[in-house]
Amino acid sequence: MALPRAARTQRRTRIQEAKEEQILEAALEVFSLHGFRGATVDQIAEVAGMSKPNLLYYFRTKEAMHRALITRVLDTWLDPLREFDAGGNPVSEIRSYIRRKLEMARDFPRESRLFANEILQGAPNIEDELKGPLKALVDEKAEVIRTWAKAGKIAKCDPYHLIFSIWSTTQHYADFDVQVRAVLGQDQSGDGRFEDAARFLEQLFLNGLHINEQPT
Amino acid sequence: MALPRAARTQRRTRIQEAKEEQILEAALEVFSLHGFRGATVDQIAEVAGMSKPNLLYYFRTKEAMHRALITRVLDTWLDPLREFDAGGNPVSEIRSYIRRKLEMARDFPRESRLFANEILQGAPNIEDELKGPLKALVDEKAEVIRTWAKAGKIAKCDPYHLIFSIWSTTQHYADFDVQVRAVLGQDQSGDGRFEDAARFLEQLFLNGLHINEQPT
DNA sequence: TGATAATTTGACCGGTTGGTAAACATTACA
DNA sequence: TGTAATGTTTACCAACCGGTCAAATTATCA
Repeated sequence: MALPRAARTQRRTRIQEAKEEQILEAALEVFSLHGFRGATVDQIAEVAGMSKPNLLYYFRTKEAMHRALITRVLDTWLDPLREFDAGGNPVSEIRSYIRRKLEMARDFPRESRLFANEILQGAPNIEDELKGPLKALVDEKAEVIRTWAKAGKIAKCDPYHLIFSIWSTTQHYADFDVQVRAVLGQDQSGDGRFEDAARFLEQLFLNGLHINEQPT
Repeated sequence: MALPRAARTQRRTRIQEAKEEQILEAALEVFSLHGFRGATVDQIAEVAGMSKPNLLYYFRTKEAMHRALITRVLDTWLDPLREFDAGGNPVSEIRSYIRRKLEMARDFPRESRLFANEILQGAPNIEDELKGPLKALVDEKAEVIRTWAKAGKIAKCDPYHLIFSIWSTTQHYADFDVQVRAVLGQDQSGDGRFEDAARFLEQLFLNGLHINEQPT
């Protein structure tokens, strides 16, 4: 008798691992473009290059697929913030945080859009994740920023809104890519816009926080 | 014989005007939450308080409804940027642009999400609008900003990325509202976060552009 | 090899989808 | 008022949806 993914207790075979990867890759493609309700299992199966029943052999429901995907993406998505170091100096920490987020927008736009779609549609499936782990992490880093401000290393500001503004400005280049390209024109169809964006955002945030590049 | 909306040449009756308004209001609610493919005509009809065939009497297809909605929203969405005045001084112009965008995020979050959904899903229906009228308007305002920079009124910066960053930071409070609330906690469930955001963003952009509040 | 488990497929199911046809009800107006 | 245009509803359709099933195929390994 066939044992679908969820019922297994033993370790996964090579085929299982490969196929699940293949499916999640296709699911990322489709979910990130159409959202959960707008995506169809048939479409995901087609992109994954397999039949629908075959796909459903590995993930028993559309929702299970989406859940697996969201969990994985949310986790890696927070990595740049986790690296944010309390011991470092504000200039390099904020600068490299912006750079990392911008690199993710450039290299993993589908992951960003998947996440954006989920939030945009009310985050029905990850509200707990947001109020739990995400909030905890942001609270921790906000405290670091507040400490810097109190020590006079950066201008006094609301650390939460600072984080929001870094998120939004960087993710904009993934989520609103179509608009960005339309406005910039086709000359900028390469990756030049990411370098321009990095330059601008560094200027904006470092000056905006009165950081003068002086070694601390 | 009944003449649905698209075939009419005479002026609209009071009933038509009222019903179409009622439908677009419901469509805004549903499309902004689920995107085009995720929304269903039945659902829109239910929110609008009428039967599905009745709704389809005014808008013959789901797509026609969506098109009408997008066109209207896109137009009003650009109003704040249109008000951006070349003759004004940088401080008040940039500050009030941020304020207007933030007010729209607070007062018309559904419109913002509708637009975000559309862009996120590749803007299949409004690419021309983006490359045409939108680009033209942004080009014009970018030139204003560039003039200010050359006159030494603000720091030298890429005007396009400046506009992008104002868009993204302000719209973030509409599009990612669920996340913002989750991170800030329930204490901030009122409108306080918009005032905090306004204060932070003004600080960020005015300092970021080296604008020192001096009257020009 | 052969037998057993894992994988893949085509046919199919009940429910939902966007949209239609035509009968019925209401309004506008001569 | 009458009547023609406008507006609304019930019943319905074919296509598509997520998901199931049993049969067929392939991999595993004693």
